[in-house]
Amino acid sequence: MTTRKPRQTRAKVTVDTIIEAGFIAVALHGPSGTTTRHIAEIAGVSVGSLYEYFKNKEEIYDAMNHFFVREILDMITELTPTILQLELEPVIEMIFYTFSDLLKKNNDRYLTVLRYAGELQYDKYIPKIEQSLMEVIMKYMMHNPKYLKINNLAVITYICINSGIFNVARHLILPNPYISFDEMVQGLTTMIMSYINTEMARSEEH
Amino acid sequence: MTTRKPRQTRAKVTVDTIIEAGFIAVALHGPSGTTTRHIAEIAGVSVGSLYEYFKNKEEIYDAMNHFFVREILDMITELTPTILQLELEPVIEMIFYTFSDLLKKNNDRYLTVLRYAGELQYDKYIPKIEQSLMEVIMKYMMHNPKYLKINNLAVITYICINSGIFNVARHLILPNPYISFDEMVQGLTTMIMSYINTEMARSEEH
DNA sequence: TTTATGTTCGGATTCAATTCGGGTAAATTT
DNA sequence: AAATTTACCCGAATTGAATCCGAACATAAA
Repeated sequence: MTTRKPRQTRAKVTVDTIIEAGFIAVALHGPSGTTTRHIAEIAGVSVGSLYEYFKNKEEIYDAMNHFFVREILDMITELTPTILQLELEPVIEMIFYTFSDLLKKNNDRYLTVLRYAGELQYDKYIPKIEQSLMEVIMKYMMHNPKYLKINNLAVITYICINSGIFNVARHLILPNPYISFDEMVQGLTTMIMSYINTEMARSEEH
Repeated sequence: MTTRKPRQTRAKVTVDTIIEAGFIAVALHGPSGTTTRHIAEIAGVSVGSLYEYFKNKEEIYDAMNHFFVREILDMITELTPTILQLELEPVIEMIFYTFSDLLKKNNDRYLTVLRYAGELQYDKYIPKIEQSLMEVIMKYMMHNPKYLKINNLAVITYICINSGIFNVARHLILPNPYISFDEMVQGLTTMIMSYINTEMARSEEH
């Protein structure tokens, strides 16, 4: 009925194990094909145990998403000092490639579950990633004040981030993509740079 | 067990009614909150009847998606002659606004279910929309050959279409968007135009 | 050691999806 | 137009997965 927080170490281990098992089960059967029994079995616990710490199956998926998103946010944080030292163009490329690497970690773990992005409601977490990227970019602008004169900086940042996230996510999900990853990164970078340059020029006029 | 195709008119009406009921039920309870009983009740048929023409609940959702996507494709077809007459910039804007209108038709019907895009697996249908847009753009380029000299036209088109689709979809789904729809359309248009101009200039050099 | 609290277990319960056999309506055949 | 076949529709019965719950076990506190 009412879930609890794990106090003892063994309980924390159980929770972690369940989340881990969730990733494996979903990779094996997809989210809707995964049953609580699957997860319990892989985790080596009883079905009842799942409900000690998770209100329902959905919450297990939530926890998995949370875990994944946390890794992304950490990645951004770690990258920040490096980013501040670089020119904008390499910054954009670096973010794309680092993100791609993250997805391929642990034997494609995240990439595999990202295939089911819809069912797993990752979109619920996009705002967090978006915001985090937004903050990095703001910091970057502070370090490179030439960009600060742009009028509608917020709009530009928002659009570029969204375009980036979705193009990359979609590309990585597709079984046989229409264009290569490198081509896409190259294209996105060019697009973003052109956009910013155009707006820079415009802002200068006024 | 085995589903059948509706032969008689009354059966066709039943099928349409079920799909219609599906839209209403999903708008009311969301896809996972919707039960076969809900749909049957709204449609005014028995649960058993659902399974006469649909293998399972999923297939009802599929039929709804199909219906929606067909409307989008029709919209693009209808728009094509007009598009060919215009400059690129207004073309882009027109597509965005027409699409937005379509979603708001029937008392926001599609917009409402688009909120559950993930669960409803719309992503399965994106390639069709993408391809249709791709074709229109190719036709457009034929009419305006100045664009044909661009080297990596396919890459550009692909990226722009994806950026457009996802930015618009996401924006319309969000309860309180960070930027206004007009701002976004304006931004996207500028971005796409800058990108194309840059690539045009580059292609000229070589 | 005794007691309280956290943890795990797995059978029992609940609830939605799907099936199935039978009845009614339309169409086709004679 | 009666007989027969085929299409359609119904809703109670079945099935299977999610969730609950009370008993047993483990750890911490007293």
